Amino acid sequence: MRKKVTLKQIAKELDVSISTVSKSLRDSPEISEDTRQKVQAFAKLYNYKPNLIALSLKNKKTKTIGVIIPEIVHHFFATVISGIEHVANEHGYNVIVTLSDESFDKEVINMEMLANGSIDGFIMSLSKETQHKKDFHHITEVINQGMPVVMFDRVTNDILCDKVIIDDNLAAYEAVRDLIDKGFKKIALITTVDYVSVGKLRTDGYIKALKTNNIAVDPKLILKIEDIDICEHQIEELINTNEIDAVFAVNELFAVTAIKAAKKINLKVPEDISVIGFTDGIISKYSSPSITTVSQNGIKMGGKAAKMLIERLESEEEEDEHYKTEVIETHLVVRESTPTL
Amino acid sequence: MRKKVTLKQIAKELDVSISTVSKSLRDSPEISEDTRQKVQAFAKLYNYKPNLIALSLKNKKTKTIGVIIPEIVHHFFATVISGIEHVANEHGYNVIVTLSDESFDKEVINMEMLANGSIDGFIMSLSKETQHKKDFHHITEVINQGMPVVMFDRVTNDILCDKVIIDDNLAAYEAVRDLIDKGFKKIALITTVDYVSVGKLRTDGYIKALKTNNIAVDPKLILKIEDIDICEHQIEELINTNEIDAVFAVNELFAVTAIKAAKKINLKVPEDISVIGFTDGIISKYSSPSITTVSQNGIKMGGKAAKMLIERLESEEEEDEHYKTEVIETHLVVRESTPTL
DNA sequence: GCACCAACCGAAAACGTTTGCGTGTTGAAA
DNA sequence: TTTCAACACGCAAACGTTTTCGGTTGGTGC
Repeated sequence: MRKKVTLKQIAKELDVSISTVSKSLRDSPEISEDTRQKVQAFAKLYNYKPNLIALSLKNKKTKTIGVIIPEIVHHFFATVISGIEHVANEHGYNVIVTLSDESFDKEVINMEMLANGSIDGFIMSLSKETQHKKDFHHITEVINQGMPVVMFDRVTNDILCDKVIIDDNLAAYEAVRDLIDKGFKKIALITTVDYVSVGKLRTDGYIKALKTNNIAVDPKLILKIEDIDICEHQIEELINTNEIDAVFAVNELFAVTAIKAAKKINLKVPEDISVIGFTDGIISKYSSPSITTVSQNGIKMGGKAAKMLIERLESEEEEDEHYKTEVIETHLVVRESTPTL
Repeated sequence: MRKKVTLKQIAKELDVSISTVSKSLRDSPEISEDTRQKVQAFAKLYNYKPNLIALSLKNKKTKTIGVIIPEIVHHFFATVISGIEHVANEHGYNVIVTLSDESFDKEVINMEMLANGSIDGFIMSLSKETQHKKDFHHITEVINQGMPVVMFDRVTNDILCDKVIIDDNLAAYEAVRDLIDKGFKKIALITTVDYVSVGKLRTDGYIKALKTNNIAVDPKLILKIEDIDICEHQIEELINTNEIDAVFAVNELFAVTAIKAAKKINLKVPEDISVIGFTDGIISKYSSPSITTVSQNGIKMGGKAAKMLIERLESEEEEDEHYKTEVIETHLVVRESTPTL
């Protein structure tokens, strides 16, 4: 077992000082051609690589980005991580991923853990519980310490920082308008409870689309789901007990569950009932019929967030205080769950 | 902006030495009750938390696990990460995730990056390219430096280390036997190219099941797919040009694509043709018909891998050299794509 | 009044780097 | 022969910890 070699060991072996070794490896003009080559050859032979922890301590930079997301077994968040990771890698950064499991406490713990020197900045999406409690002290704390934070998707206006979002309201509006344009009148909405920021925005977009097209908003057609694991029964009831033309669902799972419910009572999709979902994930693509959906490019979102964070990290401490909110464009991916006209 | 406070600052402020502060905070008996309380109160007031980088440097332990996987936008790998993360967190470890994108070079780069002090040990699954090249020098290198490695799912016998796998051969065998028991004779196989270790094992299991039941292995019924993104056409052709009772697919995507192909030529699933997949992911669950599949518990796998790694890390350098291979049990999740008898 | 022992605290080393500055040697110019 | 620049290298500090060892008090026992 050959342990990693350090400057000190090289110095001892070659009978020079540590600084000489360090300078040789960094091609300092202070060092003679002779010793430089000797040191470099030796270092290469022993496969010397500087210890990143020591560098982090010295430079007060870890070249590492901390990510906190609610869940990773979730296609959208996985794509975001993928986007973050790629951009981060291109710039020589590593990525530490932690999961809040939608829990406020875990979010706080992970944040405090990472804030103690392990990372240079955060990219995060709020947990449900945090959005519910509206308690963001852990985040402001970190920002006050001078550590940049970029929020994505589930964000809040209560915090000043860079953000990357999609226009949830507009995207929902356009999706519902598309249904209206196709002649549907009785359009149901399957959404989340209101404290989930993106759910609320999409709900608002749905309502706006109906109103601007002079369609009455029927509360019976709006289903707000608290726990995604037990949504099946509620969705079936919604579809069974109402005459519905079309369904707009704020995520993939609600959409595919709606389709299953419709099939169960022998309604054909899209002939008898149309469905539009949100988030272009695996389910929408491989469901049958495949699902028309609002695409929300997670890779782009993660990439953008990483880019913003790295730019801020490397802007020489300018402390802009001028925070930006980037909006990633969305578009409707038309598939089989809506009629082709 | 209140920067993080250090021992030195507290010491200066309270006019004591750094060591006194450190000892006070760690409740050393050397320190008088008086000063201890004073220091602790002050530290609490200024929310002192020790700098983890400094601790890492001193202790030569980072309390961080490095993970290298081929892809994260992939349900199985996401569940594994989830499993790793939870167990790691329970033991006070963080998780750095890097992606190889199925590329040998990226795998090597990420590995070398993390090996330079950032982590205490690795959990990894081989990239396709690495399995193809059979070049594992980067891994042996790391192991030789005394850093423990745990491999999962895509492993190799060429490396001695702890491993977590499922019995791919047996699982495939049992799945195919199940089809045979139901009376099917013309069972097609949709698998990967042979250098993907798990693909090969599952293929072998399929063949074994046929042979032990005296069914001839028909090469025309075996489709080996290189690139998952362009598998559709090949699968359609397989199903169109052969009389097939049933399909065994080595992953979800092949399974759902097979179902789509069957529907396209008006074959009903499971009435006309049955399908069994591998990996109990989102697609299998939400496809219609939902897909009977071999469940491969990623959470358990990741959790086990993390547990093994942490145990080795904390076994006081005993250097067992006694490597274990844990086999996670699988079972068939019966759904709609196979007949209920 | 002296020795000894707690009790309490500080100095310094160590982890592995980088870097400003000081110093010694060489050679050439005066 | 003296002087001085250029060159090559080493020292030491710094990043933030923990911990060993040593030192300074004060009190107690004789």
